[in-house]
Amino acid sequence: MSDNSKNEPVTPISPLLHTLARRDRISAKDRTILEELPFGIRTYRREEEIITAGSRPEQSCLVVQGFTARVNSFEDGTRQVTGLYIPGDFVDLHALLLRTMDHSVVALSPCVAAFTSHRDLRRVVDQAPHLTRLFWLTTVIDAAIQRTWIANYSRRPSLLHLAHFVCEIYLRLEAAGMVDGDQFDLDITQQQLSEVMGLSPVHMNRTVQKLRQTQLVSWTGSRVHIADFRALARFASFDPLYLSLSREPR
Amino acid sequence: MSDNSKNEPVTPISPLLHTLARRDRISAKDRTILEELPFGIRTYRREEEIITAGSRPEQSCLVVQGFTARVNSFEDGTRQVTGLYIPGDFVDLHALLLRTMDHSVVALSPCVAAFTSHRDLRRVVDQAPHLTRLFWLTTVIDAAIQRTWIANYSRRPSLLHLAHFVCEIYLRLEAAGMVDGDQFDLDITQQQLSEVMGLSPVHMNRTVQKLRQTQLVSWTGSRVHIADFRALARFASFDPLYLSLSREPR
DNA sequence: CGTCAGATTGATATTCATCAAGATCGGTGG
DNA sequence: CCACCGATCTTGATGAATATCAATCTGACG
Repeated sequence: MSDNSKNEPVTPISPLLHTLARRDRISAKDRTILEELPFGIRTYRREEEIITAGSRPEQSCLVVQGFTARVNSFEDGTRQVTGLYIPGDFVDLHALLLRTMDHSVVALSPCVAAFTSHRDLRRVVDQAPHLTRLFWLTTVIDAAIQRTWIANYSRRPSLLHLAHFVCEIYLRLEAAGMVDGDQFDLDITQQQLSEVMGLSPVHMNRTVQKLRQTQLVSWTGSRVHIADFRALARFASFDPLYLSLSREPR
Repeated sequence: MSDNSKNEPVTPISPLLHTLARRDRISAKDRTILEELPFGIRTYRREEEIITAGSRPEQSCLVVQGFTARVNSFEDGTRQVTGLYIPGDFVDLHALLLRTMDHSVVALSPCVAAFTSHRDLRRVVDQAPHLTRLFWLTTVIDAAIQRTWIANYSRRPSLLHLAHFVCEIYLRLEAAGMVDGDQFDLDITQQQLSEVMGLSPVHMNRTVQKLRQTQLVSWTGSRVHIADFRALARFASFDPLYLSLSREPR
């Protein structure tokens, strides 16, 4: 699925490099620093917890394969997904600064994650200012996405919210080199999707059906086919600015 | 209102130092770097725009006085507040990395803001790694707050949402040295508050009345008095962890 | 005293949650 | 090959939360 067109060696940081390179030029030196970061690899089953709320991680986590989610849990056992992450997303840079996790990170599909120690990351931060800004940038883009989610949660009816979400995830997957033309795999259940969008599973299902009826996307199983991105974006009032997908000096 | 108990000279960065010092030790050197940052000061009327969506700022903005908000606007003219900022908040570090603003910053009450150029900030980032991490930290805490907002928007009925918000704003004002015992001024209209919480103005009003009825807070005009913070926090299931209010090495 | 913004109230419509029950589908053991 | 099973998706019926519309009330202030 990944359009590894340049035949680069696939390492844990390949998708990260792909994503960063969409936002700024990466110098050879910075690239080397990244490539030499020691990473540990782990795989996770669907719904397995990757990082636990309340823990104090000594490592940061990078998604290499699959969908992961940031999850804020409530006392009553319900939970809300507050972020969805795809390969190339450095999900857990936060802990480097926050120290104690205020939320969990969970695998929504079967996943592969790479870990690198805070000690090594801190060395990078102290020695490579530009790379630091790029790491910082990823967390700031993450925050921009969250803002857009807030706006969608409160102001948009579920159908437009879903359409907006589909636009976002399509462009993000595209930036990570993970789309197949105008199609992609959204390998998560409607139940999980309902947790992403803050709807009941029943209403989520009805909303997906309504979106299918618009003919703007065809969506069978986990396969999503964007029939007409322009039209979908117009329908959802989607403006990609918040994803910062332009390559410029940061 | 500010408990300037140590009799430090009041400069634009006083509230910022106050807020940072709650999260980590600030070295004398870093403190000096901050104090020597050249700042320009501007005042704003209620509802005046401080930074415009779509612009490419050359400066970053720090709140010195009053309430400001991050605002995501829709085509239909409605808007959603995606963040509320108080004195000491470095509202607009984002633009340093995002370059183009995907949202606006607006004064919710009469405000004073301080501006410093990206050129100077970039110099700090390149030369003071620890200060950089602290700046980064403020944006990450901001993101943690946004996550909590997402969770509250989707899962909580309006009364609990409001109670949670009051807890948050109380602790944040307290961390900035802006509370007066168990009271504070929330100098924004219910209309504005409804934009913060994503409710209609009418429902916002009814929710405020319901909160008053709980006797957990008394709230007359802009004056909010927390009768029993413990009880209010329990009522709202409020856990302050996400505000990262512990002083530790970051 | 008149005006105006903000706060409040009442009545009604819409969206969404909840509960309960089928339908579908891939896999699995006999 | 078939019967069964669990997970997921789907449907229908009902109620609660919230939006919307339209007034009215209140207090500050010229």
